[in-house]
Amino acid sequence: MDDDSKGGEQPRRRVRADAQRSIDTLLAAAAEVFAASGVDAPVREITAKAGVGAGTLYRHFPQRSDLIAAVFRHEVDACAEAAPALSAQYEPVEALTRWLHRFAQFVAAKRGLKAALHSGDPAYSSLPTYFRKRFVPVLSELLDAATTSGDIRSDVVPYDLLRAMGDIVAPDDHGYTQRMITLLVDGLRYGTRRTQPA
Amino acid sequence: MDDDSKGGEQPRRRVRADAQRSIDTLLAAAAEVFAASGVDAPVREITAKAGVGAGTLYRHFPQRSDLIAAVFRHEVDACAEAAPALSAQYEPVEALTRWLHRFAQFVAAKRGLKAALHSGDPAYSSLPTYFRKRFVPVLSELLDAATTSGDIRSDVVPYDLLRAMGDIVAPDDHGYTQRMITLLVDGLRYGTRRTQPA
DNA sequence: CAACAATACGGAGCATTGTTCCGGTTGGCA
DNA sequence: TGCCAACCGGAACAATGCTCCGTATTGTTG
Repeated sequence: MDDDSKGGEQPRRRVRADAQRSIDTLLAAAAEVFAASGVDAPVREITAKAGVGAGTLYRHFPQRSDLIAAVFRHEVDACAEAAPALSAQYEPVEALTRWLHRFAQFVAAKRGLKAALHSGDPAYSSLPTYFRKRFVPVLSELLDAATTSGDIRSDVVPYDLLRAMGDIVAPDDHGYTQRMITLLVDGLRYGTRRTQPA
Repeated sequence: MDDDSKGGEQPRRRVRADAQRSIDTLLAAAAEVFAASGVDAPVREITAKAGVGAGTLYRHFPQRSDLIAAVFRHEVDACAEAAPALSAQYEPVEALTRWLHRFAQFVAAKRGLKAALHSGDPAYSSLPTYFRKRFVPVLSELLDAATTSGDIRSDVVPYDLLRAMGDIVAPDDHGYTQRMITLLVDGLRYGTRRTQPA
């Protein structure tokens, strides 16, 4: 849209080193606090944990929603980027399973953000799309690999699996989540030529 | 569970007339404010509209969530109780259609509460159950009547229809909502012996 | 009908939290 | 090295949830 923004994602002026430090620290602190106390946690709690002043926070994230959205994107990215490494290191189904566990961890951490995302606030309207755009390809890749190798069936819609995960994850009961993931993956295996449980 | 609660729903002591007035006024005011500004609307806005003091509100609804839950239940009840009258007055499909419109109105009003309901706050955990327990029988009755008279098909799960409604309703676009309800009902009609659109 | 005890009422006041503002400091560049 | 824009911390302000208590209303009893 802007005719001078052809180049890239970097803002016009380079961010100063100390500013970047503050941003990183804040993002990390906010992620922790949000996960622990939800998005309504006091701002002071975040600034305290980050060891910065309130002014610093508001300089970089003028609206509270800016911080929330940034944390969300940051965690989505981190989770999505974990996939390739798993694919490279493990065989398809194992990689898929491990990534699902990683994703469960993401969902659990995102619990505090959940309320905000569904609030209808236009500031967050782009996040579900981001979530989908980012995760569907990743999961598709993992599923495809496992399908190609003949380990799982091929009629599963990636987004359905993501939603199912969202419903399954119980932040307070790690064991339950683990068991359900196992169950899901076993379900995926059903009907392949290698149907062979213990 | 409690051995002394066999009797009924009335609290042990009768509420005074002025107290009941305050409660009703507050409920009405809160419903309006929540619908307009969401559940995070300032408490003062509600007390102002109701013409009562803050103390009065907190006397009857010690926690903010108590007020929210009360409003929710109140509106659920109102909507559910509208069904019998419609059934008595109109033929099955017409009654069903009219009630769906009524339900759409409820969902639109509940928009402000939506965020709270999905927040995971234990104070609201019982509300979805209440929603379901109250609405599923009502809708089942309406559907059964229309099925018996042969106007609609019989393979529709009431709760699915409720969910679909929740997704369809666009508080800002009344026309759209209306059209979608029509479409849904037409869909229900499909495959009956009276398949006969205009 | 009158007086009284229980209950409810209003709204000022306190505590908490979001947000702004500004004097001092730091980082990057000439 | 020296300069200036950018950044930092945190005090101060504003908005809001919630409590407290003196006053008013209700329902009952004699």
